Amino acid sequence: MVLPVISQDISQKEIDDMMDNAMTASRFLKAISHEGRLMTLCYLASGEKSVTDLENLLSSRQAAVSQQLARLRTEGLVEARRDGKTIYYRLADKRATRILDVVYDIFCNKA
Amino acid sequence: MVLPVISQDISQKEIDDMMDNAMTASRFLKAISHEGRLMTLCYLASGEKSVTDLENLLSSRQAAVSQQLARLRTEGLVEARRDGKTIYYRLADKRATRILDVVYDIFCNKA
DNA sequence: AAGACACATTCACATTATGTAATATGTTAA
DNA sequence: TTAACATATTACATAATGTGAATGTGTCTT
Repeated sequence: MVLPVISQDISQKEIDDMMDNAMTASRFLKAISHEGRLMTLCYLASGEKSVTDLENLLSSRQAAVSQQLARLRTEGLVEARRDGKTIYYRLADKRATRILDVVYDIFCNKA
Repeated sequence: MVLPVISQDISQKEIDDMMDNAMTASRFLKAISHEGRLMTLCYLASGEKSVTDLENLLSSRQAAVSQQLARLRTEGLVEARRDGKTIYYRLADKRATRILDVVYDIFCNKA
């Protein structure tokens, strides 16, 4: 068990720090808590993909995919690279990869 | 790297399975992607706590805390036990603990 | 039984997230 | 330069989520 034991007499400062961390983590988790974005991140774990690739994978419209990618970009989870008309996305956050590993193990390996 | 490589010629059935898993994972992640609920889960990792304990920790109103607890209950992440007037909550999902371990390590240990 | 306490639920409202359609931007090829 | 292509952005409608206030339920104490 990595999680710490929080005693009843935890100080307000400790609580505040905890809350700060929770807000950061919350923001991060919300960014990946979307089927499409989750699929996207999972797919990108195999290597960079174009927006069109993602459109096909997600069976969703170009605008929707672009918007989700914009969100992921804003959060720093992915980065883009242009090659001619095509834009390739790749993972850009090790934290995302770490969480994805566990999420994949739990929900896909079901091991 | 645990995550699998997804080839370009992934079949539609594989994509559908992936989407199913993504929906389940997404639902789960959304449940924990809320500062208050995240704090709650983290706190409960130390052992069961009453609603009043959580009110103090979160500095939020009773109704709000109860609502978030209801959400966690619905998702099966926590379970409740009554002892007199007090209701104690505890973690009830090993998946939550696994994810929390990683989230804690990333955002609190910052290691 | 009555009041107090701990908690849950409901309702109304504000906020946020998401998708669609339309349009804009950047790039290549003719 | 014009057309076509790949992607981004904007505006709008809708759905989901969160919050506060009020009220309801179960339990204890007297």
